[in-house]
Parts: sequence; C-alpha cells; structure tokens
Amino acid sequence: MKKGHQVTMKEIAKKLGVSVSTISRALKDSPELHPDTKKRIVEMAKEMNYQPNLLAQSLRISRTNTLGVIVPEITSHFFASCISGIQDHANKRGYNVMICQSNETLELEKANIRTLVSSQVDGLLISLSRETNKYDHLFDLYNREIPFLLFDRVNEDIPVSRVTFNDEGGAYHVTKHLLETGCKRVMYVSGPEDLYISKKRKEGYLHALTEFGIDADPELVKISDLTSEGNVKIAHEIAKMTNRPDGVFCMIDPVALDFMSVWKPMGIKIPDDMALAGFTNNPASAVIEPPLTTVAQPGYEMGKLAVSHLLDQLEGQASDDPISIVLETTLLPRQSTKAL
Amino acid sequence: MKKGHQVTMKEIAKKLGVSVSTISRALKDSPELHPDTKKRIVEMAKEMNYQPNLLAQSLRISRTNTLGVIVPEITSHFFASCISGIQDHANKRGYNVMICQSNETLELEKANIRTLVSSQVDGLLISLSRETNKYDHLFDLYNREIPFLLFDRVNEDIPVSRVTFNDEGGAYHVTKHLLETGCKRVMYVSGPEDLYISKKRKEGYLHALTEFGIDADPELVKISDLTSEGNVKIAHEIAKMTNRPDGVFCMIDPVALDFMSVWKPMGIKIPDDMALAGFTNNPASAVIEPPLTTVAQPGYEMGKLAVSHLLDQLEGQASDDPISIVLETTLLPRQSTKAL
DNA sequence: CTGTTAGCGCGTTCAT
DNA sequence: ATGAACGCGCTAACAG
Repeated sequence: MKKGHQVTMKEIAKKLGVSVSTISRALKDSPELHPDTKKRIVEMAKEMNYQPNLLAQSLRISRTNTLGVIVPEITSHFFASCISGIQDHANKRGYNVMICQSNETLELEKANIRTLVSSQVDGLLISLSRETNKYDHLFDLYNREIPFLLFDRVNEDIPVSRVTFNDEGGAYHVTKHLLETGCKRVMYVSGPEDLYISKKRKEGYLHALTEFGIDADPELVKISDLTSEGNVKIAHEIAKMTNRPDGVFCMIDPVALDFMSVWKPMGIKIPDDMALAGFTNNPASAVIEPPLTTVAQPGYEMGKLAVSHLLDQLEGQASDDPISIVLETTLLPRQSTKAL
Repeated sequence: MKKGHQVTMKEIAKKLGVSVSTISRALKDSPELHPDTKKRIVEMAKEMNYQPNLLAQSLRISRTNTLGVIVPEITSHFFASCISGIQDHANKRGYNVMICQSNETLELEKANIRTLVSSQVDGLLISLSRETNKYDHLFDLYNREIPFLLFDRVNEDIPVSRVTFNDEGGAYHVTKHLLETGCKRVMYVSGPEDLYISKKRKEGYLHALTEFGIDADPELVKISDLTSEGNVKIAHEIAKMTNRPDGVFCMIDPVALDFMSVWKPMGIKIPDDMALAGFTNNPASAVIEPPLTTVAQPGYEMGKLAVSHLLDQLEGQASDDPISIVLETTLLPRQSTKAL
C-alpha cells in the first residue's frame, strides 16, 4: 500500500507565487509580514489541507516535543493509570508521548531506551523492570545528558529525579492496622529482594512491629517471585504451617488475591482465621469476597507529577538538580481485615 | 535543561578521515565497500556510541516505521491488552508504535489523528470513541490515502479493513445460556444505541429469543450511558419493576458489576432471583461474588491480528482491499447464572 | 515586509 | 571501493 502524498509548504508557495519562508512565517503567525498575505496563505493552507511535517520540523529545531515512557507492562491497571496521567498532562503542555513496555525484562528495557533515544525524544520517564539489577544503561543515559526521571520502580543510586510513593509509610500503616485489629503474628510476603518496593515495604512492616514491641520472626517473612504459580505455592506453604500467622500483609494485591483463591476452598476464614491485606488497590480487590484491605496508590496523580516535573526541568522552570517527589498513600480498610 | 549532544555520522567521518556516505554505507552493511573500512567504521561507531537519528532517516526515506494507535482509554484492561498485542507484534516486525487515547471524545480523537498524521506515521489503528457519530475525519484519512484500519469499535460505512469480535454470536450464546438455564424473561442492558457493539449484541440477544420462540418485549431492553451513575440508576429501576426479569444480560461487565453492588445489599439473590451475565471478561468479573458469567474477548489476539494485517497491507503482502476479520468469543459460564 | 541562502542528519544518485 | 553533490521539509539568519 502506498501512502498518499502530503501537502508541503513548497506546494503552497508555488500555488501562491511566494517563497517558502513566507509560508513558514505565515503559518507560525510571525508579526513581520503583511496581514493580507498572511490571510491568503492561511486560507490556502486550510484549503489544501496542509499538515506540517513534524519530522522535518523537529530535525530543524532539534526538538521533537515528544517524551518517551517505559513501563514494565501496560496491562497493569496501575501503570495504565500512570500513563494516562502522563499523556493528559504532556498533551496539555504541547508534548506527545511514545509508550513502550519492557515486559519486565532488562533486555527490552534497554532496547526501548535505544529506540526512544534514536527517535530523539526530548526526555524519558522510566519505571524499571523487575529484572533490572544492573544500571549501566541508565548511567549511560545520564552521561549522555539525556533528560530522564524514574517513577515508582526506581533506583536510588542514579542521580536523577524520582517520583515514588511513601512505600515505607504505606506498609507501616497497613501493618499497624493488622496489629491494632488484634493480629499477633503478622507475616510479610515480599517480592524479589532487590526490588525497591520490596525493601521499602519491608522497612515499614518492621517499623510497625518494633512500635508494637514485637521481634521480627524470620519465619514470618516469605518471598514470592510474584507469578501466580509462585503465589499459589506460598499460599499452600502458609496453610500447612504448624504455627500459622494470624495476619498476612502482601506486598501487592495480586498475591493476596491468589492467596484467597487457595484458602477459601480450604475453608480458611478471612479475616477470622487469617486477616489479609495487600497494596496498590487493584480494581479486583474491591469486588472480591471479602473485599481486600489495601493501600491506594493514585497512579494518575503520579504520572501527572512525574511528567510535570520533567517538563519543568526541560523548560528551565525547575532546577536540573535531582529531587525526590514522594506521594502519600491511603489505607483502605475493608473486610479482609477485622474492624477496629 | 539542555540535552547532551548526539553523535552523528559526520563526526565519525571526520574522526576516520572518510566521507559521510562511506559511513552510511558501512552502517547499513552495503556490499560494495572494503571489508576493512567497514569494520573500522562499525567499531568506531560502537566506540563513540553512535545511534542513528531516526528523524533524519525517516525524513530521507519518507517512512517512519512507526504506527499510530488510538484507543478510547488506556486504563481499560481490554484496550490495554490490545495495545500490548499491537506493540509486541509491531516491534517484532521492526515498527514502533505511538499510542493516543481519545478519552471517549470525538474532539480528542480528531486531534490525535492530526498529531499522528503530522508525525508521519506509516499507518493507523483506530478504535472509535463512544461519542463518534460523525465520520468526516475518517473519510478524510481515507481520501488522503493514509493507511488505517478500525478495530473493536468500528463503523461499517468506511471502506477500510476492520477487526471485530463476533459480537452477535457472543451475545447470542450468552442469551441462549440464560434461557437454557431456566430464565423466562431475559433483559438486555445496552449502551448508547449508535455504538456498533450495542447494535450487534442486541441482534444476538434477539436472535436467541427468536430461537426460543420468545417475543421481544420492549420493557426488557434498557439503555445505559455506561457511567457508573447511569448503571446504578438502572439497577434501581430494575429492582423496582413489578414484573422483574429473571435474567439480565449486560452489554459490558462493568454494568453487571455495578448492578451487583446495588442488588446485593438489597437482598436480591444472584442467580436465584435474577441471573446476571456480562461481556468482555474484565479481571474483576472472575473474583466478584458470585463470579460473573461473561464472554471472553482476547484483546491481545485482536491487537496482534489487527497490526499484522495492517503491516501486511503496508508491505504489500496483503491486498489493499478492505477485509473484515472476525474473532470468535468464548462463553465463560460462572455462578452468576444457574448451572445447566 | 519578503526572498535568498544555508543547514538539521541521513541516503542515494553520479562520478571517479 | 570511495567521495561529492543533492534533497527530504522545514526554520532562521541575513539581505534588501
């Protein structure tokens, strides 16, 4: 299939018997040209259905007004919300957005960066894949002075701005909630240990335990690979424990949902036998039976803040010095934990 | 913030004392140059961390290897799946993807098209907004010979390829399932009437009724604006009916989920008082209590097929004549309807 | 107020 | 086997 021809300035110029630069000036409403010619040109452009070639324009001004976004996966409701926030606010400020997903692999993350850089994006918003434990590609970006920031899945060693939730605080509150509602043995089910949020949420968990004068029990910390199979395996392990926890805090909602699907058929009562809480507030968490206590993370807001900060930096309205923006989370107590 | 400089061919050329065209040839592995120089150039390019400027390249060859995608909203799990399928398979064939959302408005849909066309995308994959009831912008695209196709939310008057589900068939099967499991008065809750899927699913609903020798009752068709408020309002209307339906088929899952949230606190038993079924298989539908009978639509598969066909057309591996690709759906009987 | 010129980075003739 | 020259569509500096 051959693409139809696009009207260019040259063609308008020929038709009107003026030079291309005059067209260019008219179309960007330059003050220094006769109102009549300007009017003639604008009308002709509309008549011919002229659309500027952004490629040529970007090449010329060496700016694309396009941002690149990399997320682990677009089908996650949380990341989709982030993207939505990024896109809406980028558009509002005259920027377009190119979105890529790493599918949680380091390899694709690198490839995405390469593509976006080749596409000459003005800046990047990156949320790291689960697999990412080496950061050369990001330091490389930094060394090449390509503006970018990290959001949600961040790493603290790279000297760029980052936007995160108060994961430690959120985990503290949910653990505290479990303890306040009568749990004595609260378990933390973590994701892979080098994940930023695994660590942060564990800190919050431990903080709450300490506050209640409880010693951390290594038996009460489990690590899931976050696949459905992994979660199911751990659910069975917990069910078989001779000395079960009476409260379980899962690093993310899907783990808790998988646990429920295993425990409910076994007759384990939630929250009476074990209270259960998650993190992120997936849509499914609100409708499952019993509804899952969790921690809300406003993804749209995160996207908005992230893109606003990056654009502020790009446009010189914010310092280039890295800053850390921390969003607060909200505990959503529901029936999977006991009432106060 | 100022973006760091990107290495160009010119710089490699100067460093190696050869001409730019030689660099160009070496980097695209042209056969007609000395293996040694080629090797030298490739090595130097890697050392200097050269990345081609896709803008310049695209301008030159007047092809961007980029596709544009427009969806109503990215936060819908179904559309996120489509995007995922599109992206994976576009990448596989060496194409990038620019994603836009119309937020269900005609205005943004038009703006998105303008942006993507200006960005010189090689083709477009479009799923129409709910609001779209005029099609000038699409006919315009057609007249300008810009390759595009429609998926899921399509219109049949535009002479381009489209990829849809067998909506009629899916609705037929779910209605038939309701009738087979004992329902006598089955209601259809539709979305706005000019929506393609509203019409198609109604046809399937009517088809099943006819097959069971039941006359269509206008009281048993309701139209929702598909907002949560609209759904809740209709849920109450149904609850108040003197002659309630004993089975309700909702055009999309969220409507059914909203109905449940209204009916459960009222003590209406599902499926005994009213059986309930949806369409699309949202993640939440599987975990709600009782789990919602629905129709699975493989979004990833749809995205894959759509992008494959468009690329086939672009690359001359498929005829330019519009075709209609229809994907089959799968009925997922769950506890919100009675067992057979 | 408008036209001429130059060049963004790259690929592609046409020479040699 | 390599270089010089041109142009993709556009903007901007300079000239008049």
